[in-house]
Amino acid sequence: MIATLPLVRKLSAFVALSGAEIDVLEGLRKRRRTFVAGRDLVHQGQSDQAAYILMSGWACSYKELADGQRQIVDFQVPGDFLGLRSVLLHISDHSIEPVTDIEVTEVLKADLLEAFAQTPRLALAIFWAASRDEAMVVEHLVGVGRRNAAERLAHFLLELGARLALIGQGSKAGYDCPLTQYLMADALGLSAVHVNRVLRLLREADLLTFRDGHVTFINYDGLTAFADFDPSYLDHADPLLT
Amino acid sequence: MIATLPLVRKLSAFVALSGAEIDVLEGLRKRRRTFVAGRDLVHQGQSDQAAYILMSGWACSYKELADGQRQIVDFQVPGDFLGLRSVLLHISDHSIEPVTDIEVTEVLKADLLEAFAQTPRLALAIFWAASRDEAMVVEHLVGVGRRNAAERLAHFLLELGARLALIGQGSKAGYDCPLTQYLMADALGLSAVHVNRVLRLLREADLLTFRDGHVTFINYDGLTAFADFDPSYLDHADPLLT
DNA sequence: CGCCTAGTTGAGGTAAGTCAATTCACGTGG
DNA sequence: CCACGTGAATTGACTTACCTCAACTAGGCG
Repeated sequence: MIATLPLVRKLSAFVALSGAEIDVLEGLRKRRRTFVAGRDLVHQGQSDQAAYILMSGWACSYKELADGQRQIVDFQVPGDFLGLRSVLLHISDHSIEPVTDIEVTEVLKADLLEAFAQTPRLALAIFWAASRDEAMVVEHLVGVGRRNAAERLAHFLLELGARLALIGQGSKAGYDCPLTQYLMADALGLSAVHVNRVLRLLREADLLTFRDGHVTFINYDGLTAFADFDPSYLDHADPLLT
Repeated sequence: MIATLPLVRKLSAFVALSGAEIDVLEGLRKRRRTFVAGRDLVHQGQSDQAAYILMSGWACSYKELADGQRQIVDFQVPGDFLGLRSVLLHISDHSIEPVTDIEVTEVLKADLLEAFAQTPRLALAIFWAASRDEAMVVEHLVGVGRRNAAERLAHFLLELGARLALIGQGSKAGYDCPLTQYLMADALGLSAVHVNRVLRLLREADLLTFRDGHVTFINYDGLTAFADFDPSYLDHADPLLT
């Protein structure tokens, strides 16, 4: 029970799930698997019949270009799905790599579709989660397209904080963050060197620190204003179902 | 019948729709409406009960930043949905603006959900279309994050061409394109001035021309190689249903 | 002990931005 | 019919945000 908490907590922000619905969610948990950091879980172009629910650890989804560069599309934290879209589409257009060692539970396509038929509210909750993921990608695009490096990084770290707060692993004070500057650079469309400089800048402006795997917000409101961070695309504060 | 062709044509690339299913699709066409270029259809933060199917003309979805800049997330061409996500989410996180005068048919949320229950294959086809939209946003993010201006613009024009070809309005020779350099700049995260320079560059490299509202591919294969354009994220060549 | 990865900082280069001027097509009203 | 205004495209001159290359430090681990 404890183990599924992140996902249930997250979905509960959208829909008030009944005990029966939570049971169906529990029933999905087929096979527990672990993967080590750095070795791809899913590779671009691969077709797959399963998705995963991330139980612990962090992962990232990314696309590689022909010249070897890569763009990280999103990071996944506990409670997030991995490869949900590939189940619907039967083919994956991106790769997924564990950032840390991770634990996942495998969800078979057939079980997922059956659960949808069985409990429509659960299906709706999961489509909501998928839509929220898409909204995050859109916001990510806005940042990379139109924000400068400092605003972009600040916005990114604020979004992560808000997501982690939703599953009880972060607050306005800060959170533990296993990302390296290289990973953030690949996500933000910057060089690792520049990420480093910008972190210094944010530190010297007394907005936040990021040291030893921990993000500390020194001036949360100031940071929010600086990054023009409006979390409404994450909250879905007024869900259809209550 | 003729009028819905773009959408039916597009969905047929994913699922072979039966006559009955096409009829349901036809039944969705409630109210025909027109909007003039430049006046927002949906505004950021608005909540809405309807989505639209674009019948003719072009539109774009975008987000605005506090400082007045904007990032265009995607353009919509005939056969595309407008605001599909907002129906599921009950609130829109972005704005939609007609690029040209457009004709749409309004689809009410209730009708859409009923059609889904009635014909699951149609629902699947529409979820596919939504997933394809998401895959396009992801590819867009990759371009803005990691491609230089010339590759980005070339990739963008190739993608548009492939999308238009799917609805019979484009080919490897070229297509009519009502976009201004300002619109493309807002989509690609560039300045309009630089878009202009890069268009010249592509013209001087004998790859394409864009003049008087028409894109002409001079060297399609060369352009594809130059932009590292792999359309697999659009095609879904191997759909689940046949 | 030495290698490897992550982080840090400096120097110099470049892709793309900003500002500005010009042209052209167009519509509109006197 | 012409004067005028407006929006789009084009080009030049100059600026800048971020990149690349390179050197150095510090921690972790075989």
